[in-house]
Amino acid sequence: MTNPGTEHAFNREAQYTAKRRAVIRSASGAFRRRGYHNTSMVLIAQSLGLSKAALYYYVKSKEEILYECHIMVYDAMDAAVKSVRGKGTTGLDELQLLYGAFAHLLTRDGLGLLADVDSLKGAFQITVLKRRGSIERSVTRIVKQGMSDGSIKQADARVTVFFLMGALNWLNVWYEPGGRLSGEDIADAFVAQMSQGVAA
Amino acid sequence: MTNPGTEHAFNREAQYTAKRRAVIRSASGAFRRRGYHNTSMVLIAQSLGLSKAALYYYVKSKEEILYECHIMVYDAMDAAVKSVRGKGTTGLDELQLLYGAFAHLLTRDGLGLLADVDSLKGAFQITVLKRRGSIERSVTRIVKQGMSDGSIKQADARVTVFFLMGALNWLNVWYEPGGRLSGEDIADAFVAQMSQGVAA
DNA sequence: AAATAATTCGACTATAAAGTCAATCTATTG
DNA sequence: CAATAGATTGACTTTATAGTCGAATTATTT
Repeated sequence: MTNPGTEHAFNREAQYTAKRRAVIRSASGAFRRRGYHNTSMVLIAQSLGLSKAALYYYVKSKEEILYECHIMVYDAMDAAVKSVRGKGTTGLDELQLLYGAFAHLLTRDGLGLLADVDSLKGAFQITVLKRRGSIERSVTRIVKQGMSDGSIKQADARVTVFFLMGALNWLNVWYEPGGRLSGEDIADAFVAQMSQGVAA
Repeated sequence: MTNPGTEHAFNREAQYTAKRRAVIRSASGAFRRRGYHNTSMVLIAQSLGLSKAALYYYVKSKEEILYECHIMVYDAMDAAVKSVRGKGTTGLDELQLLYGAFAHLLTRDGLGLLADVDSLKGAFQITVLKRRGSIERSVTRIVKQGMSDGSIKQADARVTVFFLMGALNWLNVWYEPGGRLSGEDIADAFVAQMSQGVAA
């Protein structure tokens, strides 16, 4: 190694961030299944084979975990928005790509939108609401584009978007991984229904 | 009065139930805006001009309030189901009536579906989940009828219903009474979008 | 207006769960 | 194989809030 000591330092750091991510992901699943306030730090710790105190080596507070859970999903959604930008020939086309990507994130990829924004305080809440607003605006932009190019029927764009986002958010409540329907099935069905619902 | 004493006894009883309902309704709004766990009994009491202790004259526990909030909505939804039964000429027609009625309940009538089923324990939770399942089954029945009579396009009925119920549930998060859009506007938009989305 | 019943409250207890910390264990490095 | 840094813990404190209770207040009846 040209830079002695670096490789181990990196491993340490990498393991730390990996374990931190594991905490967030594990908590995210528990929050989705049982709700934020019905999930204790002790339970999160146990499900990772740790003590509660060890958890605080990786996170500053329970609220921070919730915050990171939200951010994790919104990062993935932002990436999806970016990846479909300009890919569709029409607004409807692009909306289909994005909506399908969202549905995949929330089923196949094991991510889950959490409703519990109210439990975040101050800057945490503001940031999360901003991120959600940003996603909604991206979708609205595509919907409006579709209305301009004639692929999507005229309607109140905001209501249309809320309608569609609502269907996605409800996934958390009823979708169970490994159930009768795969993430693909659901994504396909959602895209089909969304598509027909907004088409001109 | 042929039954002396009854009229006052009735007033007492009526006032008690009226006040109890006020507790439930007030709490329902607070739960929707701030979340169940972020709403303390003290706050519910204050918003009614009562002390916390007085609250316990009307309800047995905070959990009971949450339970009643759920039941209140499901009662109204059951009534809606009943009122449209057999009214539509086709499945799609009936679904439009029901979906519009649901949207009205959740906007104009100030009712709100709560997501926090996880905070209910034992029999409370079981009952609420049963009621929700019952509503979903009613909607599914209508959707399937529509698929039979050719008014609704073939698809997985359960996913279709979850999609539609999700949009309704999300209303709690973004709908604000007295905002830019009236309950009517939203109900109309929702029915239109739902309708086109599922039509054959 | 005395007696009774309904309603409300202040001041308390109980409890669950978040968060802290000094001590300990484990891995890494020179 | 010390010595140092990283990781984990048991036992503790703190805090928020649900829930209780006897006393006080208000309304109703005779």
